[in-house]
Amino acid sequence: MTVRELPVLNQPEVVACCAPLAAEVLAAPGAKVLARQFAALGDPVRLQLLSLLATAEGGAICVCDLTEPVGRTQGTVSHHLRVLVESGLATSEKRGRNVWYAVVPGALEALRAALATR
Amino acid sequence: MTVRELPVLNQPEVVACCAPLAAEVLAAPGAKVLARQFAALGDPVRLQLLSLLATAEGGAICVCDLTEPVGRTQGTVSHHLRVLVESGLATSEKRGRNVWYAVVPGALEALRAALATR
DNA sequence: CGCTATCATCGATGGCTGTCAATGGGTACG
DNA sequence: CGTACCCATTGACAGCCATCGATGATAGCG
Repeated sequence: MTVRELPVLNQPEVVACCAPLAAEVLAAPGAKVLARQFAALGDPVRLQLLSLLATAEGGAICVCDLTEPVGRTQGTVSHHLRVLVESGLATSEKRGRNVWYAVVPGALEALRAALATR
Repeated sequence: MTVRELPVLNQPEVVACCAPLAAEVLAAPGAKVLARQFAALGDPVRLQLLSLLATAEGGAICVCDLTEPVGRTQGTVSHHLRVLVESGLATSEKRGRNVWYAVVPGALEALRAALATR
């Protein structure tokens, strides 16, 4: 496996939902959006997946190369990847018989901004 | 309520558990530690609480002033605060009849570092 | 010494979540 | 055209979690 092809290069919109936590008191709607993204990071397997995506050469990697490093079933990996996509942290792109996943550019930076102090 | 007293100023240790996600592939042990912290941020109420702590003058605030802004029962707020403390993001300090909570200095910055890209 | 205020804890409950095995739908390949 | 591969989806199940009401523990106050 692992036949490198073209990197994924679609680009979804990155939303900066809220001001930094320490800047002003977070309101309920913003809290809900932010919490959804942080909750996506709140699982060891998803963090590993995200790290694999981020460090993949070309910025993308197919599911077939993800299932073994995290030691989970293909179905479970697929489930976690969907969570990452639905929270806006990753994208998927079908290419031939494979599906390539990549980190949404800027998404992690947006989360970093929310954690900025002072 | 809201009788301002001395700010909280104890300082627990801030641990930088792992390299940035995008720097190298995250190993399982580090993933577990990181996930625990992000999971603590993965709830709207806890994010609001953290924001209230971070923006409080003096850097600390007592439970009595937290329960109303988030619209939850005192027991529920206490539960969430405990999660924040146990994940290493907040500290509690009993002072007289009140308990003051504060954000662990540097904790949010440590999480930001994990999200750093490139 | 009672009374009250503040906070933690407990028990119960409904809902969500991580995991797997199994199935199904495409897509390439010979 | 059949077969093998890749991936999503489904169903089932166990465990965790957010929430509330109620109770308990401790500290200040009169």
